[in-house]
Amino acid sequence: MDAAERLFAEHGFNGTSLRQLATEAEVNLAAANYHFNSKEALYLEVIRRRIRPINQVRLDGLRQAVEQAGDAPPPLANVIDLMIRPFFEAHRDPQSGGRHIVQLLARSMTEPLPFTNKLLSDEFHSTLTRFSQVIRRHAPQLTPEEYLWRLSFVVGALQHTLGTLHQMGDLTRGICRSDDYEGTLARFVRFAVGVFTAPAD
Amino acid sequence: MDAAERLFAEHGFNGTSLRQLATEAEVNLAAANYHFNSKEALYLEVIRRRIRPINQVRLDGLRQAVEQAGDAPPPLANVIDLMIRPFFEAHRDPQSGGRHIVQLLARSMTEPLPFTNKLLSDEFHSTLTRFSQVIRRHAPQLTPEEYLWRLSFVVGALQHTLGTLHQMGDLTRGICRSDDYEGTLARFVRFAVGVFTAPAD
DNA sequence: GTCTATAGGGGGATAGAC
DNA sequence: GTCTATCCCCCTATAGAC
Repeated sequence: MDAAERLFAEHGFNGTSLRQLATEAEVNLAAANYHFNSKEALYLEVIRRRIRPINQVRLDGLRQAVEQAGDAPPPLANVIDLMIRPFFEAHRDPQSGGRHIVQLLARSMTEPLPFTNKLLSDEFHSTLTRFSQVIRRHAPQLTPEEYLWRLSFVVGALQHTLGTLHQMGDLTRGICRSDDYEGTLARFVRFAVGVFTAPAD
Repeated sequence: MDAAERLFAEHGFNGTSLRQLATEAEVNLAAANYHFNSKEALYLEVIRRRIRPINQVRLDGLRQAVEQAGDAPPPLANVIDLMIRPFFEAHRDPQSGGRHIVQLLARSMTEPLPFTNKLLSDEFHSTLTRFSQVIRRHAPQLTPEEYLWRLSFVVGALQHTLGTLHQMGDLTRGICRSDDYEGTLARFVRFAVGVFTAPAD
């Protein structure tokens, strides 16, 4: 599974063969097929294994913040932080998948594979909806349409940031640091807060 | 080439075979290989054919705006508009590649294929540098690091927006319209201007 | 330049022994 | 459950006739 995570993240679904994978993991090809039934099922399982706990943490954090805040919505910066922090934590921690799972999630959002649609919308759409309900309370000036466009901009920025985080050091000749998780997180939170609180026009 | 553009955009490089492609285009497989030498070369050619004119328009527009503005930098909203409008124009016009080339470009930024690196950095990096020089004059409050992070956020938002534009109607149950090019463009410009002009902290 | 035919190498999945 | 061996498919690329 760890090997699959890495190879799928680096080369994509179609760019990775079960043979490479079995070699890398030092397991037998037939055994792998026996356990996972098919390449598609393995791919889905690799994603599922990580996405579930991450979204659980996100939703629990949000629920807790909403309860603590009583009638008012929790501060927007907190909400954004709760929404994105688990991805950065996963990126930092190899035991949670490290950069590979984050890259793979970012990739699976961009790369439209027919069999991932259901999993991704089941796992992400409901989470995004919950967060949207809270964020919306901080952005009453926006029409639903304008809100959804801005949400799409923020999601795109997040996906791109997570997918390229490990290269930012090289891409900027050291100006941006790939290992400054708290700094990047804080920058992103300020960015997203700014986007949602900007005037409707 | 048109068939290749569509298939590569929808299924990626590894997900598209020269056979599908030859069938779709109603040409002979061997003939296609004769003209393009290899699948990689074809892929690069498909991208190159569109990226060159698009970046030419972007750079010409910028140059002209800079000349007209004299000593002052051209207004930030204009600069952003010049930077992104050509992509929306291409999306609208099937003769310029339509949504397929835009999807393919968005995809090629996410999907790291070893042989596209040189082309993409040659074509995009220099363009991005020119625009950055002008945008930077409107964002003197930002450190180089903060500027590059925000640029990365905006690029990610653009890439995601372009890649999913054709689905926005469905994804939002009709609230956002995929065919409202001027509206989306205007929203994105306001978004990006807001990001670059927001306080440093 | 364009075709048919095929070389030569993977690919995913499975049968059947252990 | 785990292995070896193999089926059968599709792939890219090319040779060689026209």
